[in-house]
Amino acid sequence: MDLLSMEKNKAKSQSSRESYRWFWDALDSYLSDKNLKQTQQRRKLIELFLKMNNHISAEELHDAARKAGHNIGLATIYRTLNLLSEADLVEQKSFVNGRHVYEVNMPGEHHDHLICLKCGLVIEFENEEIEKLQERIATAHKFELKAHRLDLFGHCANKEECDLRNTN
Amino acid sequence: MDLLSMEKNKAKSQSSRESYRWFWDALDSYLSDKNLKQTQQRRKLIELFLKMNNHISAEELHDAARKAGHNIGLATIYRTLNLLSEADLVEQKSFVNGRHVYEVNMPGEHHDHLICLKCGLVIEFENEEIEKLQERIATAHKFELKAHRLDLFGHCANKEECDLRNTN
DNA sequence: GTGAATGCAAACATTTTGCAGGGTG
DNA sequence: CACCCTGCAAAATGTTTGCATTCAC
Repeated sequence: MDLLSMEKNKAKSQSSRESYRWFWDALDSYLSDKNLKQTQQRRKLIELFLKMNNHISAEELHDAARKAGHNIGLATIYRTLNLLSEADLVEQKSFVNGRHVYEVNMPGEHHDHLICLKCGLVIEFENEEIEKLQERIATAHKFELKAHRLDLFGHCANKEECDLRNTN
Repeated sequence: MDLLSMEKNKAKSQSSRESYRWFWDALDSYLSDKNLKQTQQRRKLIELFLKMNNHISAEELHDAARKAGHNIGLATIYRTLNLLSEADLVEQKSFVNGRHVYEVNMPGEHHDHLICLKCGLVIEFENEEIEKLQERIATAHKFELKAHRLDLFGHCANKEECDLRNTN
């Protein structure tokens, strides 16, 4: 009954460079489909975005770009993220506030979240049983299920790190 | 295996006047605890809010107040909704866009949603099995679970009504 | 070269805040 | 009568849009 081991470990696969091949490929075909262009800024932004942890806001990506020495307008950040969103390559979420955060949309994978209310720590998890139940509930209501969002809010265990993050 | 009948029917209990006694009581004690005051505007707004269906935005409540003949500033709407939010009497959510919607926070009850992507129809449901699984997942990650949000997105069955609502 | 992409600034939408006046306990 | 609450307007926040210029194909 070890739930933890039932969840796939995505962190590893996401950190290697090659694992995002599918992302760049999908982007390429989306761009040529729509007669859109590859640009320096887009490539740089997406590289940065993929290197950062998930749940990035436009502002964070903007800062990251500036720190990497690129002078890219905030408008371009939004336009790029919206593009990726329309291409179904990232997902736009709003956890709290009016702030949108974006995350890579791995096809066929789901992104449920455990979120610490004190420090904002986000842990991803996946649970097949819950997925199945969701399908059953949708069917019972004659809904054709397209997507879902499951966020669990609580307090994480690690007091020190939690307090640390909280001071930001 | 009839999931529908496993869910409590809240619509009925919410529509009767008396059923919100607990809400007003909780509000009273919150206000006196914090040395806050009862005012005409607050009472009116809350009465309206409780009479309306759930998932109300500040703007919608503002309109409702205007239509009821009250001249209440939008700032007061926000301040009231935030007050109720801090008192844990309503829950602030953001389904889409940057728009917050609010719903009554029935103590001990959960508000999961089935949302039609085409027409915006919202159906509430409750499922004990999912609740239990959530608790287990949180525990496995050493989280103390405080709240959750589960939204299922899909397409509803009723084509005509769906198209109708969609034109708004 | 044509049309899309960029940066900037202005526009926009939603929510918060400052302030003077009015109401509640 | 102290202090909270209100309405209004201004500010703050997050996101989008218009426009002239630059860049990709």
